[in-house]
Amino acid sequence: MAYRPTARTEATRLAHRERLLDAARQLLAEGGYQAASISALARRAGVATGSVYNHFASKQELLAAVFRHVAGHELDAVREAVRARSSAGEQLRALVEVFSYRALHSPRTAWALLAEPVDPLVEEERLTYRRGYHLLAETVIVAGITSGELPPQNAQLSAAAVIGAVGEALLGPLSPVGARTDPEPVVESITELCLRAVGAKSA
Amino acid sequence: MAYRPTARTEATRLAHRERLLDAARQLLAEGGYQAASISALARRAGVATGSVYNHFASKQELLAAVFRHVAGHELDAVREAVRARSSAGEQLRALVEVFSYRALHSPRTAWALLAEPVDPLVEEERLTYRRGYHLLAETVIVAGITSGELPPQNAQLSAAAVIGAVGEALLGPLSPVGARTDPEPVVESITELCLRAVGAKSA
DNA sequence: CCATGATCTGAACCTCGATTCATATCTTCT
DNA sequence: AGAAGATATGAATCGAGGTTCAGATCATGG
Repeated sequence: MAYRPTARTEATRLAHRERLLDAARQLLAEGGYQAASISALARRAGVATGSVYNHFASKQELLAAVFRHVAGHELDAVREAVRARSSAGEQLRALVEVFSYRALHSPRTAWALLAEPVDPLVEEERLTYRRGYHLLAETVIVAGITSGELPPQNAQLSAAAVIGAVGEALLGPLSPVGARTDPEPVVESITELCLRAVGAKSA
Repeated sequence: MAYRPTARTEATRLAHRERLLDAARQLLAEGGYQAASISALARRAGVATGSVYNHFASKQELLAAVFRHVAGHELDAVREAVRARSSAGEQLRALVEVFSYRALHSPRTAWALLAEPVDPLVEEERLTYRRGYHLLAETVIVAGITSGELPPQNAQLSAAAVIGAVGEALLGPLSPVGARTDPEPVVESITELCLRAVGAKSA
């Protein structure tokens, strides 16, 4: 015998995989899922179409990986912002604001993550991350109820509703045909509404 | 010359079209868009696959027509319920309740209308109907603000948020894997939350 | 009952992009 | 250097399902 993969080749492999993911991220940010065909992807990453399959079993898996990567990044950012606050009101405000500002900053990507039609396997990732946001919001709300800062309520439902409210309110400004508007008043209005919804005093 | 379509043939034609739409409605309610292939559709309607194209220019158009039909029916029901009330609070309550109860009553169809991935042409219908709900809610909210029943707010945004909140809160119970739960407390919670969100006193 | 035109039929066709695979290139170890 | 395993290449293949179309069937008016 005479060849076993080593750290160096492993690194190259990783780098190639990363370049593919990066190319997919770019294409997604530019033209959504439709733009992320295998051939375009390979061209962008500077590899042959067949090479894609050395790293991912199928297109769906690749897209799912990209989704996981990007969505995970977003969720982490929101989580971090929430963690940095203490009162339920401030935490919810941070959640809504960070989510909204980031989405409005990368509208095409946000649209792809939030609403654009996708293959079932990717849709599953979407649901997973949506659940992640639900859970985050739920945790905040439960803590708020416990501390007496928020009135008693079905925290799970309220959490889903808050996430839904933010998502839908953003969809207008986000949608591919949406007009560019000043984010600040939009985000401020959404935030206030969400705080009212869960019974937090906004001011 | 010797043949011109007449009332009778026109009726047959209409009936066939209706049967196709009905078959599509059934398939949609059973297995979503995936189940609504042309061949399955034709089989269900008792016609040949080619005949479908005597009534619809393409599959997308057929699906769009079905969507329009079903979604229009839903929107009408909600509109009617809203029209039957006078105060903004009662109207909003009716909107949320009727929307929710109907959705929970036909979960698979509601899922198809609300969230299931679709072709762009149908997606457009979805946006149209979503806008219809937004508009309905916005009208109610504006009236409420004018009459002083609701505090000043960005009515358009609030409307979108309310619709989003209801949709997302329902998605859990609706989703194909969602567990069957008693609708009443769910709907009641969503309603209260929405009323709080727009600043209506709930009790 | 025939001519005419509309509608129906369903197997064949087509399209488009994901996937494959024979071949070439590259990496490591002796 | 040479063997052997791993990875890259990209043109060829394949499949699924929407769409077409030549012929069959049917309704109408003369």
